[in-house]
This record gives sequence, structure tokens and C-alpha cells, in this order.
Amino acid sequence: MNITDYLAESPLFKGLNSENYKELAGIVMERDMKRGQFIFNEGDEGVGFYVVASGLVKIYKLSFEGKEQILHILGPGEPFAEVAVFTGMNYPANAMALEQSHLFFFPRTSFIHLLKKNPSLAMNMLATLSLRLKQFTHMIEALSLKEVPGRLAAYLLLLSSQNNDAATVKLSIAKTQLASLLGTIPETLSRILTRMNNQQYIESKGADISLLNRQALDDLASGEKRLE
Amino acid sequence: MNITDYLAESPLFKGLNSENYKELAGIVMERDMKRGQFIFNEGDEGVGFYVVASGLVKIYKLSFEGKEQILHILGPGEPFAEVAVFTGMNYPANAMALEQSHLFFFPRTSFIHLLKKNPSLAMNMLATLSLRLKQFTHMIEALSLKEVPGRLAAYLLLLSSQNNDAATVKLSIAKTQLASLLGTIPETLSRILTRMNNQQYIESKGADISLLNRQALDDLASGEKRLE
DNA sequence: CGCTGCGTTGAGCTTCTTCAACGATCGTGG
DNA sequence: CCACGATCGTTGAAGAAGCTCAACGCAGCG
Repeated sequence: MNITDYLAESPLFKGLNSENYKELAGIVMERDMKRGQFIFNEGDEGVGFYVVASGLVKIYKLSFEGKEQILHILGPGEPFAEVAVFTGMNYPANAMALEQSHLFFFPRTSFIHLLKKNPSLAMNMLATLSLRLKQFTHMIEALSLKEVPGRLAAYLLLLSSQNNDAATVKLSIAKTQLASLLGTIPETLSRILTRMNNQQYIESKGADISLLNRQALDDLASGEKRLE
Repeated sequence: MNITDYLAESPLFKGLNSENYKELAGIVMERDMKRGQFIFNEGDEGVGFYVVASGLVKIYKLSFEGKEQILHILGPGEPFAEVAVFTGMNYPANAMALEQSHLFFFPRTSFIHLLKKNPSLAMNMLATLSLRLKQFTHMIEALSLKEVPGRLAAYLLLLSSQNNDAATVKLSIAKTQLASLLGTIPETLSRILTRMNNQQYIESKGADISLLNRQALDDLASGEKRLE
């Protein structure tokens, strides 16, 4: 599988013609990252953006004391740091590989050059950024309106829905990372998982979690009910 | 002042040529809203987006119990609901006029038509969306990493910096609305303002707030210090 | 004048975090 | 191959932050 095939799989570049792909392939650079390696840090100059070819990447912010809030977890086909390309500003957050990852890097100036000649590429970017904005909207809502059990319930239901409503879901990230993604800490997450088990809403064994009572999880996610 | 002049003031449309403006003026529709009037509700079909000509608009989410989280407060020249245009999805939040407002409305299909012929318009939209994404990044950081005093301090410093670092700032929205914007409730906001007064960090009289100790506010905003 | 919305204050309570300790797992080097 | 260390997950106890509920003053406005 060559670079063009990989690119065609990303929503960002879907539906472009072969000439477009050739041009993209012409400016792309490849980077290999090991688990735990920094891709860039908040404040670094925004020299371009990335698309995950393989692996897993987290985008996150750190507080003064070092507490982490994950903004995104990104897998194959997903772009990140596009914002830096268009604002011309520095990266607004940190990026780290969660596992061995292969990345495509698109330098800012060359990419903008492509964009200007290419309305459909621009439309794709607009759609992608819009979707991301919508995700952030949900995230802000969750962080400010819901309690942690509600956020966790929403996350589990989301995972399930992404898997044909599977009864059992597998966490693709460590529980510590999940805690950060949900805006809390590992201890709290652990306690809430225990309580959900006690209530028979779920049955969790390590990274595998079975959803036993969807209705109850729904109620938690909508804030309609509290976790006993 | 005609429509074209108004449009040219919005960052969204800055730097376009006169032909572009004429086309935009050709598809725009004008709407007048009274204070408290709904512009659209979450879940409504995303038929187009708006630019504020005059007045003030809030974009917000509601929890099950009716608690509100404001996502944005928008004034003249600022666009909103662009996301719906590109995702083709329903509006992801509610919009309400905070005061008597005059709005420009751009219907989805006509606007997309313009975009496709017009790379510089697309580039402007990309830059605008990216900036908004960056703001959301900050907001998520604030909501999850900072305590309420820190968020308030950051907000006051932001207001001041938008006014040539004025020593005294005036809140353009009601304190209840500010509470929602900061992800808290009026009672908590009120108590924190009182504490900041006691510490002589600020001096507040109604909507006018003087910043007496910028260093202390900075420390709060960065999470470096706690409010006594 | 009375109503309504906004802001403030107090008391009690819930949720979450902090701090500390401990068990399990896993990869690595001896 | 085993032992060790590191990371991760879990549990307990105590404390802090913010929320709920309730009451009240105040201003603007019909």
C-alpha cells in the first residue's frame, strides 16, 4: 500500500482526483514515533499538520501543577494540528504518541499553496474542521453539565455505538488516559467503575466492559439519574 | 452604511474583492431579533449560518435539568453556526439574542455554491473556523484544569487586554450569564467576586470592575495560586 | 405600587480531589 | 529464568470546592 492509498482513506482527502493525490504525495513527509515520544509541544511554531497513518496519538493540555486534560485521541486516518496551518499561530496544545506510530506530515506553506488551487480540498478541510468543532461542543457540554458518571456512561455508549452497538466494548486506551479524557483522575474513575458494577449497569474485566443496562447508562448520560 | 460595508468588517469576509461582496450581498437575508428571542434551537435543521450586524447573541447548551452552559457570546461582525453549513447536520446548540439584534443570514446551499468558485472565501472560512477551534481548546482547558477563581481571573484579564489593558473593565453581559459562560452558577460567582474584593485583587461596583492586583489575578489564572 | 429578574448571603450537603498505601502486571536486565 | 522496578489500577480516609435550597434586598418597569 503506497502513500496515496493511505491518504485516500482519510476523510480529509476523500473524493479528490488522482492529480490531487499526486500533489499531496509530493509535499508529504513521513515520521516514525515511539510510544511516549513528543510530536510537538504547546507553543511550538505551527509549521504544519499531521495525519495518523498507523498508531495512536493524544492531544492534551497541562495545568500548572502538571494535571493533564486530553483533548483528542487520534487513530489511523485522522488529522491533527490543522488549526496551526490556518491560524499561522503556534500549536495550542501538546501531542504525544501513545504507541508506536507512523505519521504523515504536511508542511504549512506547501499545503496552503495546494489549497488555493483546489476548492474541493478546501471544502474537505472545512467539513473536517466543522466536525471537530462539533465534537468540542459536546466535550464542553459534557465537562460543564454532566457529572463524571454521566460522562463515563456517555463514553461507553459512544464506544458501543461505534461497534454496531456491541454488548461488550474494549477500551483502546489505558484507564489513566481515559480519566484524563473525561476530565477527572484515575481514582475517581476507578471508584465509579466499581459503583457501576455494583449497580449491575456494567460488568468490567480489565479493558473489557459489558454494558448490562443500557437504559440506566442512558439516564446517567442525560443527567436524568444519579449513580447510587 | 450598506450591507457590503458591514460584511467587509467581518474577519470572515476580509480581503475579498468587490465582486465577491456583491455575490454575498445577493444571497444574504436580514433578520431582526428582540431580546430573549430564539434564533434557532439545538436539533433544528442547519439551513444556514449568521453574522451579527448589531446586538449580542449567545450560543448555549442546556442540561437535562435546564442548567445552561454558554459556549459563545457574539457581537457585531462575528459569525455563528457555520458548522451546520459544512457538516450538513442539525444545529448542535441553541442561539438566543441577548439584546435587540440585527442579523445577516446566509442560506446553506447558496453559500456553498459561492465557496466552490471562490478559494479566498474558503481560506477566510478556514482561518475563522481554526481560530474558533483554538478558543474552544482554551475553554476546555479552563473548564477542566482551572478552578472557578482562575477562570474568572482569566476572563477579567482578557476583557482588560481587549481594552488597551484598561484598569477598569465593564461587563457587557449580566453576571448570571457570566456565571454560565464560566461554567458555574451565579451564587458561586458572587461569592468569588466578594473574596476577590476582600483580597483587594479587584474592586467591583455592579458591572464595573477595577483590576487592582494584576499579578495576583495572573497567578490565579495560571493555577499558580489559590484564592483565600 | 407591586411584580419580576437579578444579585447576594447563609447553611448544609454532595461530589470530587488529595494523599497515602498496596497489589498486579509487564518488560527488562542481571 | 527470576528478580526487580516501573507503571497502572484500586482502595481508604480526610478535606476542599462548588452546588442546592432558601431567604432577602434591590432596581427597573409596567
